[in-house]
Amino acid sequence: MRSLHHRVDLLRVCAHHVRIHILEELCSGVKCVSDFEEFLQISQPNISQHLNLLRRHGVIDYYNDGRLRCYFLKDPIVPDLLAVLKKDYIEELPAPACCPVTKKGKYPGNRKH
Amino acid sequence: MRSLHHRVDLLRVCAHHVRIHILEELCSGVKCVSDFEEFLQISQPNISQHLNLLRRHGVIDYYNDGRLRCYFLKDPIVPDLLAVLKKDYIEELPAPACCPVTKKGKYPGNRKH
DNA sequence: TAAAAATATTATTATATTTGAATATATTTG
DNA sequence: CAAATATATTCAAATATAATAATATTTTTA
Repeated sequence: MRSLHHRVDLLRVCAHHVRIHILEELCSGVKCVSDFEEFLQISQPNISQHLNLLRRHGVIDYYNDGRLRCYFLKDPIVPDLLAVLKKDYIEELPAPACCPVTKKGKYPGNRKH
Repeated sequence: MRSLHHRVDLLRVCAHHVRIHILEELCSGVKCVSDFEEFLQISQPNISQHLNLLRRHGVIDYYNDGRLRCYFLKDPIVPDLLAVLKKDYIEELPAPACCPVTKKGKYPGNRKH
């Protein structure tokens, strides 16, 4: 299992709208930097910075093809992570049954109060 | 489905070692602030700040029980998200077959170069 | 080989996040 | 009701992250 540090690190790296967008596009295959320019409304250097960050953290990798740099997903968690984020949930988790949110309840632990 | 904004927001809120730890503990049930003090090596005000952040973003909620404040999970995505993060993967995703990482390959899109 | 194309790097500035310290509030108990 | 307990709030300082602007590097092509 990933260490806590590694798990947090992965979340931090993914927690940005540009990088999530990049990862979602990469789920459908290899893309080069200028492909990203087509749908990200940010500067090319900024795209490079985000790609570099993702790569440094082991989330993506690339190969060079002439003057194109082609990026692809490397960490297999990415599709699963994105799938969870897109999953629909009907309801909130129920408040603990013994102690409804609206009234005072008894704390379920072993303290006196 | 959650909006991109909402998905990023959730990741940002979870992407901190203290908050991940809090959420993992909450997966096993209700906890009050002083319970968190037992395993988080940070000050009580700092714990409150993290709890407040999680609550403001709809991830957790609480009920009061006397002078105890009992927190619980609210957003049903949390257990699924944490489960994915803990999942073990044997291998990295393969580099695109047509263009191995170590040699130059052909870009699979429809550009000239 | 010079120009064009694709991408990266660096430094700077702007902004957001995190922590720490001090203090405040609410509830219970003696 | 005063003290103790449990927790929250606020503000400031420290730190991290992000965007911008300017420029550099690499590869291809004319």
